[in-house]
Amino acid sequence: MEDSVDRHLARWRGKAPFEERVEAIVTRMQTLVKHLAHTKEAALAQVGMQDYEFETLHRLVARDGRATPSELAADLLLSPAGMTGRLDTLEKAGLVRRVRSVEDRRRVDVELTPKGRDLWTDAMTIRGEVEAHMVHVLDEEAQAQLDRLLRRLLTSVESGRVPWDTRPA
Amino acid sequence: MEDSVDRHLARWRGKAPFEERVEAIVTRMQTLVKHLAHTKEAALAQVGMQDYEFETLHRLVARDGRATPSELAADLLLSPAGMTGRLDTLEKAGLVRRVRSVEDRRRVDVELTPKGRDLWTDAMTIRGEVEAHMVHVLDEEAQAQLDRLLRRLLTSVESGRVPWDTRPA
DNA sequence: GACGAATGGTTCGCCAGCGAAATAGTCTGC
DNA sequence: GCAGACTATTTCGCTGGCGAACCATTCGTC
Repeated sequence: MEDSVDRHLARWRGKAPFEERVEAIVTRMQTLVKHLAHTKEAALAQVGMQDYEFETLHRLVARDGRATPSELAADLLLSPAGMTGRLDTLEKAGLVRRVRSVEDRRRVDVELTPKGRDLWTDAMTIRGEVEAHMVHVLDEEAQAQLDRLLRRLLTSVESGRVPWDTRPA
Repeated sequence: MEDSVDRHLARWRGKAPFEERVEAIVTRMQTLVKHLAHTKEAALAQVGMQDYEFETLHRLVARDGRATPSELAADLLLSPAGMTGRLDTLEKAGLVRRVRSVEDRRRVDVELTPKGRDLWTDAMTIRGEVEAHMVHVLDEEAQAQLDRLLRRLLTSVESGRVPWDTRPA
């Protein structure tokens, strides 16, 4: 069996000024993530939700249904402006509520509405199935191994300032 | 050392109707890919290119500098409309040329211009460095292992039609 | 205790990508 | 040959996300 990346790499053999293994890993991760996004998008349509809406609610629930826009933006690697946009739609849909904080009036607390929590619960099952379906191809041990490897990469990425990264921490 | 996903998962402990390992794997992959995108974007700015432009040229070079929009769209998991947009900008920048095919006049051949190839070459180095920098945290053997695992996932994703996927093949 | 720097959010203008419809061209069956 | 199904690409309108500029508020310091 071969996948699309095998074919991609085959086209490069010989004429490529890059490390094949790096290209393979990176391209496979990107492709998997993109596939996952498409599949989840289609699946979440069942409850009339979009992936980005779900992810936002999800992070919010993780923080006990209450967080500031900046916290969420950081969690989701999103720009502040993007976050405002997401919250606007979620608020309009009644899934989320914005409350101006009293002790620091610059801050805003975003809180999940009951409706938001219900919808999240529905979507949660669907999302779980989609993701599990992908990952369960690997047995327990392989999953653990994969996760360990990914974790090593992410730890390094998140700790080390990269020479090319011009953004502030 | 812990990464952001460890923290994310810690917030869930107990109250989560999902498999922790699946969540971990998926979230880590998504986060890594997003980080990579940001970093590459910043790095490629050195040659005044954007990631999506580079990826398009890259696939084009992989096909010996000549391919149809549909082929590229398929490679990049992009909608046909999206592809047209990309090609428009690349053509305007003189990195690519559109040639109406003669034997089938519905088709268009996209070909790399010399300028396009030059720019791709410059960018290639940069991109290579960024990606390698991330992956090289793992030793040879770990990289091979990671790639094998990812490959198993992708093969399965690409072969099996998934029950939720409503899109055509 | 007031002024300037810093902080949390939002607004604005822009751009890439999407889905659906339009356009143009090819193929099939009769 | 020609009507109708099919295929390749583009056009159109819309939406999510971004960076930069912009409030509003709080902090730091003299």
